[in-house]
Order: sequence, then structure tokens, then C-alpha cells
Amino acid sequence: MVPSILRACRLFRDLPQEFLEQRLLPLGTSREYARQSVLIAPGDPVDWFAVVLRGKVQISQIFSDGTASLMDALGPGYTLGTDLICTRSRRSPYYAVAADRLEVLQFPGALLLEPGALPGEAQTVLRRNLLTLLSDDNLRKHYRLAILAQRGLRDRVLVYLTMQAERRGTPTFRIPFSREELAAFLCVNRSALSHELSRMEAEGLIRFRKNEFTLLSAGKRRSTWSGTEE
Amino acid sequence: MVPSILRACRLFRDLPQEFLEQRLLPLGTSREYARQSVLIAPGDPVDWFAVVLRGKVQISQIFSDGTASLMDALGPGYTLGTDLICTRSRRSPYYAVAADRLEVLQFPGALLLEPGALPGEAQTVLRRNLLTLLSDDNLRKHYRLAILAQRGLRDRVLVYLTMQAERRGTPTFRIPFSREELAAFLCVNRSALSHELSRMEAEGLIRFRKNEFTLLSAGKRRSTWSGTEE
DNA sequence: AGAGAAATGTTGGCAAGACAACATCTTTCT
DNA sequence: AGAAAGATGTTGTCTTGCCAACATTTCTCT
Repeated sequence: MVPSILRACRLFRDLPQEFLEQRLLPLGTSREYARQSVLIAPGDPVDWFAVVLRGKVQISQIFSDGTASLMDALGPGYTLGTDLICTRSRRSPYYAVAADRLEVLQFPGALLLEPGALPGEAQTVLRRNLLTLLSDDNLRKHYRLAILAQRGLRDRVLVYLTMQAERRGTPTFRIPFSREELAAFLCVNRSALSHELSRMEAEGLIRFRKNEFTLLSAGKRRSTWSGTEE
Repeated sequence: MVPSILRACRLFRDLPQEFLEQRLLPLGTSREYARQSVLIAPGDPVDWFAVVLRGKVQISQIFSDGTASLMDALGPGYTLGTDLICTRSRRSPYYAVAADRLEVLQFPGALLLEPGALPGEAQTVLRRNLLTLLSDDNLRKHYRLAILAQRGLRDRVLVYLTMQAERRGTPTFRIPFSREELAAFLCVNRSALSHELSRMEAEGLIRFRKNEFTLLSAGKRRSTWSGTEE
């Protein structure tokens, strides 16, 4: 039952299933963490990567005044550490914390980095996958930066919703956030967000119920958010 | 005289100089652009990469209301398009515009993507470089996100300055921005920024003259910003 | 050196949004 | 079903920061 997640994992895409199970799996170490366990702390050197099998990992940044900001959340199938092992310092700037009971499969980074650690062909595929993984990650960060670069609250909401609508191809879609999470993602006050959403609905810009949104001003928007990544 | 920039270029690091000049250079196309030329527009498919030889490229995001926000600026030695060719859509979400008279050396993306387009060894090195290039890029975006996640203007300034100080290793350093550029980078109002800087100096937090800053509260800060990339 | 231009600092009015406190609606658990 | 917990919406107050307009300094060019 484990391989189903691994096969869906972006990093292992296009690897022969037999290789995945026979050669790669035995090299991984299965680890379990309790809720709130710290997997990575700021400054930690990271020379491994891991695939989330069960649970969720939260990536967060802690500031001098004690406040934290949630940067990302990695569910099953996502990889942890892949963004760090190739940097020059190989040190993490963030915390990675288990949100629930967590189960991961951990591999030594050398598998990707050291030539010859794996059969050449497999390593080529893996690195290729790593490349697109990082690129898409980059793009996601670019999008979020574009959102946070917006000065006004309404603009942030609008840019976010427009992005989603174009990404899915429909003006109606569900977002993966609760109000509180959306507020954290947009870096705005939760109640102000609720307020603004109501106002936008009153003005006929959007319609929403729970986390299902419909963008009504469809005609006027230009199509800039052409990204296809998830 | 061209190779000096290419040798300093992160993407070409560790390539034998002879290979660089004899094999790689002939595959590139030299291009010149006038100030304000658009190299990449949102939605454009990008299947090439280019090294900036002279001048500067501005990466900017244009929004529905016509306002733009500057996301990045690439000087000589930096590469353009390397963040896009490996994404799934291979389409740009941003504008790339020549800030000055610009000169670049452009290569087909296939050199990196298609196996066999170059001698295996060279391609391995190139892909490895591309990997760290993307990773460091990722990290830079992470840092900027951490800054923009700050609610208050003072916090943004403080996080930025602390990052710089730790990155350089001294509490006194020069930043590569004018006030206006710094304001754009932090996504705040320029005059508000000036105001806040003055106040912080009055409170004894920092000292500054032009773009040389000194962080005075050195002792109290924790060392989280351990990044070493530029 | 002197004049113009560009960059930076300063001020006050005003709007946007943070925050707290409360109201209402949903979900979950027994 | 009923109670409790959680999520979301609403309202009012007060701070922050945007904006515009102006003052001052620094840079550039001849």
C-alpha cells in the first residue's frame, strides 16, 4: 500500500515500478513523528530528503517577536528537504513541524547528489524530476509573492481568486483553505477578510459559500495566470 | 572579453574553459535589445535561456489595474529563463524588460533538457549547476516571502536588515538599493519608509547614511538567517 | 563653482485595515 | 436530538501607513 503514494509522488515520476520497489524502497528509512515534533529547525544542515506518507508537515518561519507565519503545508506525496539539499549552505531557514501524527520515508541526499549512488539512468530521471519539482516550487513562490506584493486587501483576494479560476479553468471552484488559513496565506486579518468578502459579494464581484467561490466579473479579466502546476 | 562574464556565471561554473569557449559559445546567439524592449511577456512559451552580458533585465508583474510590481533585477552574469524551461507549462507569468541597452547570449533550452544535446559529462555539470541555481533562487524567494509576510513596516525593515547583516557577517553593510528601490522591494510607501528609518535611528536601533546601514541592537537578535547565498 | 536634476527626509490629512468583542451559523460528539 | 466546540460573519474603535506636497540634501554636468 505504500507504493501507491510513492508512485504518485512527483519526484519518482517515470521511474520503472520495479526499480522503485526493489531498489529504491530498501534505501529509505521509515520514520514516525508525533504531533508537533520538529523535523527541521532553522540553521539545521539538511542532507536528506523525505516523502510524506501520512499526515501533514507545516513549514513556518519564526520571528524575533515570537510570532510565526505559516509558509506552506505538505501533505502525503509531497517531498521535504528537496528544496534544501542543492543549496549552497544546505541549511534550512525555516521550521518543519509535524501537524498531525506523521509518517515519512527518508532517503540520503547522496542518492541525488553523488554520481554513481544509483544506476545512471535512474539518477538521470530523478534529477530531471527534481529539476521540474524545484521549478514548479519556484513558480508557486512567484505567485505568492505576486499576491503579497499587492497593497490592498481586496487586490490580494482578487489576484488570488483570479489565479485559482484560471488555473482550474472554471469560474467556480473550491479552495483548500478555511477562512483562517486563507487569511494566513494572504497575510491579512481574518475578520477583515470576512468583511471584504461580504462586501465583494454585495458588489456582485463574487459569490461564495464556505470554501466554494464563483468569480462573476469573468469577462473583464485578462489571462495572465497561465500556470498549470497544482 | 566575453568569456570573463560567462566564467563567472553560476550556470557555467566548473565547466572546462576550453569546452566553454570552443563548444558552448558557438551554440549561443548574441542578441541586443534597446531600453524598454520586452524580452518575455506573460503567457509566452519559453524554451531558451540567456546569460546577461551587459545591462539589466527587470522582472515585473503587471496587474489588472495597470500597476506593476518589480519582482527582480538581473545584472551581468545572471541567467534569464532558467526558472521557466523546466516548469510544466513552460510559460512565463511575468514580464522581462530591458532596463538599459541590453546584451545577452541566448541558448536553446534543449542543451539542458534533451539528453545527448551535449557531451554527457558537460550536461551533467550543467544540470547540476541548474539545480543549485534553482535552489538558491527558491531560497531567495523564501526570504522575500518571509519579509512580505510581516504585517508592520518596521518589522519588514528589521527582518530585511537582520537578514543582510547575518548574510554578510557584519552589522555594517551596504545595500544594493536606493530608497525608492528598497521601498519597492519591501512593498511599502517610499516616504513612509524614510519616515520609519528616521524613527528607528532616533530610537537607537540603527544608523545609516545613504545606503550604508549599521544594525545596533546586535546582541539581542537570534541567528536564524543563516543563508550564505548572495 | 553653480545650476539643475535627482534622491532623500519631513509633515499632516485621511482611508484602510488590525484588533477585540460579540453574534450567528455548522459541525461534531454522545 | 441536544450540547459544546469550532468556524464564519458583523460591528466599532484605534493604529498604521498611504498619499501628496513640500523641504533639504546629494549628485551631475558644464
